[in-house]
Amino acid sequence: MSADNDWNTILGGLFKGAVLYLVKPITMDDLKNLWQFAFIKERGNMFAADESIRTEESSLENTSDVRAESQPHISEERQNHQSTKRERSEEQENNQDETNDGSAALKKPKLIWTEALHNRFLQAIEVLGFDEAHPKKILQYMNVPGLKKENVSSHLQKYRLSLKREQDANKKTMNRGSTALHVASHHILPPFSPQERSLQFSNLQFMTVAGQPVANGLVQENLNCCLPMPSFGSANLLKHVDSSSNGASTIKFDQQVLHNEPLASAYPECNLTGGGITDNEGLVGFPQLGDLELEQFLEAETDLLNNGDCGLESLLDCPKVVDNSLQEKQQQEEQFVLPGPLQLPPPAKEQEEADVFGAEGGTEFNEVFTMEKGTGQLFFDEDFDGFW
DNA sequence: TCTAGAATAT
DNA sequence: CATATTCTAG
Repeated sequence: MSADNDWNTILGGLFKGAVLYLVKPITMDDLKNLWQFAFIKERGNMFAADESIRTEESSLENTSDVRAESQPHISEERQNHQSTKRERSEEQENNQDETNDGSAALKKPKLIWTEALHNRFLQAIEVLGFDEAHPKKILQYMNVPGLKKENVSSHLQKYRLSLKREQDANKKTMNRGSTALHVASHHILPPFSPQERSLQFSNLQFMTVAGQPVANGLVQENLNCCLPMPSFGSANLLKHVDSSSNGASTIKFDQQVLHNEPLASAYPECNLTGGGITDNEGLVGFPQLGDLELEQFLEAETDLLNNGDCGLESLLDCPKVVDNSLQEKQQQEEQFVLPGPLQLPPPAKEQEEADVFGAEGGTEFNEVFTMEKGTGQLFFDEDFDGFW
């Protein structure tokens, strides 16, 4: 069981030998279907190894015990008002998100603030001025596809905290002499530090999301709402164990590491577009992927592709690390550069709503886009030589 | 097990 | 928006 519903992680786990991958939170439906394992084992259809069977056996027993015991307990808790608020909201979300049966809650992929991303964040603060640097404006300035206001808020909070911590630390060490003064925190630099400028846009790294580069995160979102989680059918058919592939799904493009690369190339049919996975033959006890959902999925994907104009094309190509050769991928990594920040801080109100992906305000969106296009989409170090 | 860093709730 | 709380990867 894992809360990680990243497709590569799931497949990685299954290929590594997991018989079943349940995405948390599991539902009663999930439990109801566990009997199939006992059944299959009975028929001797499982891959042998006494060891693994025994493990399975016990884990199955455990599961049913848990069900028997904890079910009343859980409902008790809920009556006592105690299920956490997060659980509640997830439940509510599930109602909206179609089938709501055995599939997992769609959790946002975790954003990792790479140095480049953080630098752009710092630049935003610098340009906007510390007092004007609120999440919305920062987000606007940073102009990073897929980045959400919540991400910025959270980061801003942490950033301010670290500043405060640093200040306090400085105050305390003031008396003792200068030795301790230059002990700055690792990646949080003082907002207006002069050295910062030279660091900006050097060593450009890419924003990554746990499991996916950000653009892929976008694709992933669309996948998540339409593809069923792996179920018994697909799970217990996957008997192949590939020890060279691992379940690690963190992609850090800035380090030229593609953990799931071997997996992707070894099993091209299991690519992110879900081709070959939408074939539900053999699924038992889990809903089939309806035509409607498939349609939605295709639409979603097409939409994304058609969106290439907004500067996403380079991003979109990148995550589709499926049929390309490694070399090509590395090339793509190198070309994978964030769109530049908005050149000038938006004049207060004009573009207030100009969210990169804003559903509303299409005109404003286009303005932003046009402006950026006009100034060239990609920025390199040289572009900023004379910038300051 | 603990915590930094991120998401989510208030 | 700021701040508090919770979650979770490492």
